[in-house]
Amino acid sequence: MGKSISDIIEEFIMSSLDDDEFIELSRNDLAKFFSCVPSQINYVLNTRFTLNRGFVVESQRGGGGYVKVLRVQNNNNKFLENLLKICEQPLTYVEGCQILDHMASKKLLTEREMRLIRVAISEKSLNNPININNKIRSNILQQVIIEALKLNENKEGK
Amino acid sequence: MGKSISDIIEEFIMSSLDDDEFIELSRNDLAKFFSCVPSQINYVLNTRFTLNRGFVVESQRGGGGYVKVLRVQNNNNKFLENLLKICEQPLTYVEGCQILDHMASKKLLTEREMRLIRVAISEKSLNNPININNKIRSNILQQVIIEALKLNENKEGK
DNA sequence: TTTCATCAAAGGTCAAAGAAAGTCAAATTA
DNA sequence: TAATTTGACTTTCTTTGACCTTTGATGAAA
Repeated sequence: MGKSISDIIEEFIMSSLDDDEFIELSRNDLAKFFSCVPSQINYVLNTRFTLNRGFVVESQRGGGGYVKVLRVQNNNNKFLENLLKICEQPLTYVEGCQILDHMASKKLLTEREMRLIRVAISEKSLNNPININNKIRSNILQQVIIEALKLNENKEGK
Repeated sequence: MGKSISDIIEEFIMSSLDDDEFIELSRNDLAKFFSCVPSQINYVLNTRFTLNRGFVVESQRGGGGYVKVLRVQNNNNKFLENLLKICEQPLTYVEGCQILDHMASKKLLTEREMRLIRVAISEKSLNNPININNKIRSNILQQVIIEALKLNENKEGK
C-alpha cells in the first residue's frame, strides 16, 4: 500500500496511543519530526481521528499548548446509541466507513462483517444521484447497527 | 499475431502478479514505463482484468494513490458466478433473502453476516419508490458477492 | 501590589497547488 | 467494424503556506 506522509503520521499517533485512553503531543514537534508543515498534523487529525472512528481531539493554544487525542469510551449500549444518532444524518461513503471502522474496533463487527457492509454502502452499490445515496446509506447503517445490537444481546444472553 | 501495447501491458501485469494474491502498482509510472497515456492502463484493466477472468481491481486517488489488482476465484466458485448473473436483474426483498440464504447454506456467509446484509437490503433501509429499490438491492448483492469472493480467496490463501 | 499592554509561543483555518487516479468520446488501426 | 490509442477534462485526496486566534509570561505604570 503506497503510504503517504499522512498515513505514516496516522500510524505513528495510533501506535503511540496503543491501548491508552489518550496521548498528548506537540503539533510543532510532530511536524518537525516528520518534516512537514504543522497544518498537516491537523489534516491527519481531522481526516483520521474523527468522532465517527471513536476519537476526540482536544487542544490548547499559547505557550505550553498541546494537542490531546482521546479515545471516547462508553459502554456498548451508549456507544451504539451514539452511532445511531450520527446515522440520523445523511452520510458520505467516507463517513460511513469511519463508523464501520469504529464498530469493528469495538468488536461489534468482525473484520469480514465490516468489509461486507462497507461494499454494501459503496457508491457502486447505491449508484444514484448522490444526495439520495447519502440518505440510503445512513438508513442502511441504522438497520445494521440495530441488528448488531440484537446479535450482541443474543450472544450475551446465551 | 502482432501484439498490441495493451497485450504487452497485460502480460506485464500478469507476470508481476505471478503467484501472488495481488499486486499494487502506480498507474502513472506504468504508463511512463510503456510510453503510453495513463488511461491506457485503465483500458487494459477494464478489458483484461475483469471479474469474469478472475480479477478485481481496487484503487485510490490523490497523493499516495495506487491501483491494486487482486486475483480471485481460481477454481470452485462457479456458484458465486451464477449468483452474480442472477443479481444482474432487479430483485425483490424476498428474492434477495433467498440468495443470501443460499450463500449461507453453502458456508459463503456466516449466519451473522447473512442477517446483517439482510437488514441492509430491507425495505426499511432502502425506503424509496419500489422500482429503484429492487435495482439498488441487486447492486448491493453484487458487491457483497464479489467481496465474499475476495474474502474466500484470502481464507484459502492463508 | 495590582493592572494593563505587549510579546512570543503555541495551535487553528482556509484556500491554492499538487499528485494521483477515473471518465468519456474522438481518432486511429488492424 | 471492433478493438485500441489518445487526450481533454473531472474527481479525490494530500501537501503547503499565508494569515488568524488564544494563552501565558513579562514588565512598566499606577
